[in-house]
Amino acid sequence: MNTENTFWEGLNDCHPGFSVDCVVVTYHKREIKILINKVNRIGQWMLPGGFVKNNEDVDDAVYRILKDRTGLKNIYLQQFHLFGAVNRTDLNINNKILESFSDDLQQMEYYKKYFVSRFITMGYFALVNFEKITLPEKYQDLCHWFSLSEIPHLYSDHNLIIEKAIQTIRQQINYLPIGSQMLPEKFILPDLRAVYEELLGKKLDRRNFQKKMISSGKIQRLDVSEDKITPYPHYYKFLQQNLSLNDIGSIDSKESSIF
Amino acid sequence: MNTENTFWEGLNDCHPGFSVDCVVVTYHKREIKILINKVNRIGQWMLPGGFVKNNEDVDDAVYRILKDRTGLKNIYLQQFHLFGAVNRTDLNINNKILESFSDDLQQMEYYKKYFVSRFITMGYFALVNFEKITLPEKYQDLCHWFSLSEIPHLYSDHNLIIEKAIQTIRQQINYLPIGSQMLPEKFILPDLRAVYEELLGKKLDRRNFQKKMISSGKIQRLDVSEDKITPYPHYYKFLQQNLSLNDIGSIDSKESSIF
DNA sequence: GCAAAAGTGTTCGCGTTACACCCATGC
DNA sequence: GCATGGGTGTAACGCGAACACTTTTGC
Repeated sequence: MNTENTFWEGLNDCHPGFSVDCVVVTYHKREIKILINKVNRIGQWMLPGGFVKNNEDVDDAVYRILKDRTGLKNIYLQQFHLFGAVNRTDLNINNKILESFSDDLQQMEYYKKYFVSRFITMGYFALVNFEKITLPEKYQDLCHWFSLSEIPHLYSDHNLIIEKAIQTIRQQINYLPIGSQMLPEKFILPDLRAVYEELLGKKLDRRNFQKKMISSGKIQRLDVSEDKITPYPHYYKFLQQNLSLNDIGSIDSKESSIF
Repeated sequence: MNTENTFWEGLNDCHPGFSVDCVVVTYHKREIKILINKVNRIGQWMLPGGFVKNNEDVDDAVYRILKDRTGLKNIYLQQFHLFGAVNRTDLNINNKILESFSDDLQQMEYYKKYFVSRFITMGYFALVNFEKITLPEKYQDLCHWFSLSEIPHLYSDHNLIIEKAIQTIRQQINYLPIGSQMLPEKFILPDLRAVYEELLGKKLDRRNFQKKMISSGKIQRLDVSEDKITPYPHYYKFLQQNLSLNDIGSIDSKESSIF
């Protein structure tokens, strides 16, 4: 085992046959980016994910894993789908991955029973602020941000997981804290709009968008004076970034109403 | 082991530490009802649920279990939340349940390692038609329909699971096939409205409701002549009951749109 | 100076809401 | 016959969609 072995840390002390995978979504340079990890020795790309410790809540496991990979705490995290098909993973790949992490045959045999078997995985997505991320040293060469259109072929059904995550985000977009999570504290409306446009995959009317956002009462225009010379474009900030963890409450911020 | 042991059927051949629980929702006599099972010998109420076989997709396990308990195939089924807290279940109860199913101490010890341990469970809800249900003989005395306001204290966090299911249904109510799944083929609009009212927990305007439903194009008025004497109330049927399994497509039938 | 992009205001149409009246049913 | 409940129509309102014009920025 080497320094990359955080993937395996205490695997024998983890809940069997179950994993979590996370689609970490961020916005940088007018593009939506997804965090992908690489298993270096066999060149396999996969979503950041891992196992749940025996004495750990499933949600907490995801927070732990993401803290480890991105340095972020207090992120917006949400379950979106359970992937439980029997044949979702080619177990030969698991075998290869296992082999890539250890030359100790006996140890490998030991881990096989934990890892080379059917896994059920819970899919989460996270909305994060690109600027606040600091990839830990040990992962520098293992992490990569892919824009949605450039995602390579991934391990197992991880391409499907991303697809479903984006699908879910699109469905719930009106109830997600897109801007407050993914943009810097100070931002301009064209950037806010770009996030939505990239996520939805379509252009939005600039004028209607700004009207809606401003009238929502969720953002506030910042004073021009601060250190700026040019008045345009205007800068805004979000009011009340009240994110309680494990809160899917923002989904029903809008009354469910048949009428 | 006795005839009640379907709960345990092949437990050692099931995916470890993982279960599925289903909130089966139906409509009968102007009330929303939830199906609850009873573990007779210790008088413990619980949601219908079970384990996933090693060679079985998770979704399929739920279909199998519900077919077993309600006789229904082709029902509308949807994942809604994973319950993964460490302490969600008091394992003493699992022990008691196990004991209630077997007097064979050795067998009990054998099953303990599978059952008296931490479980992660996936919550599903199902929307079913009360009239099509035939509770199998062996479950007759173990199944009960509770109206939402009368649900007793349940096993583990099952009360929470129901709460979250209803919450989810309310959020997604506009995208769920409520009527076509929960009502008989021939139905009257007051019943359709009652289903929505019961689920949402609030009254809806009768006139606006009917206008919306009729103009939706999803229902069709039936001819009066058939065998009826009285023209009022009118009977309707749903057009195209096109339910593909594993389809959460109906959620995004409405375009996700920021505008 | 001119193209590209940011800011703002107005109109239109449709869907939701609110509300009144008529008819059928069944004690 | 009267209360209950079901069926239908109309007017007001509000929000989203469509759209035009001005100002600022930066090469």
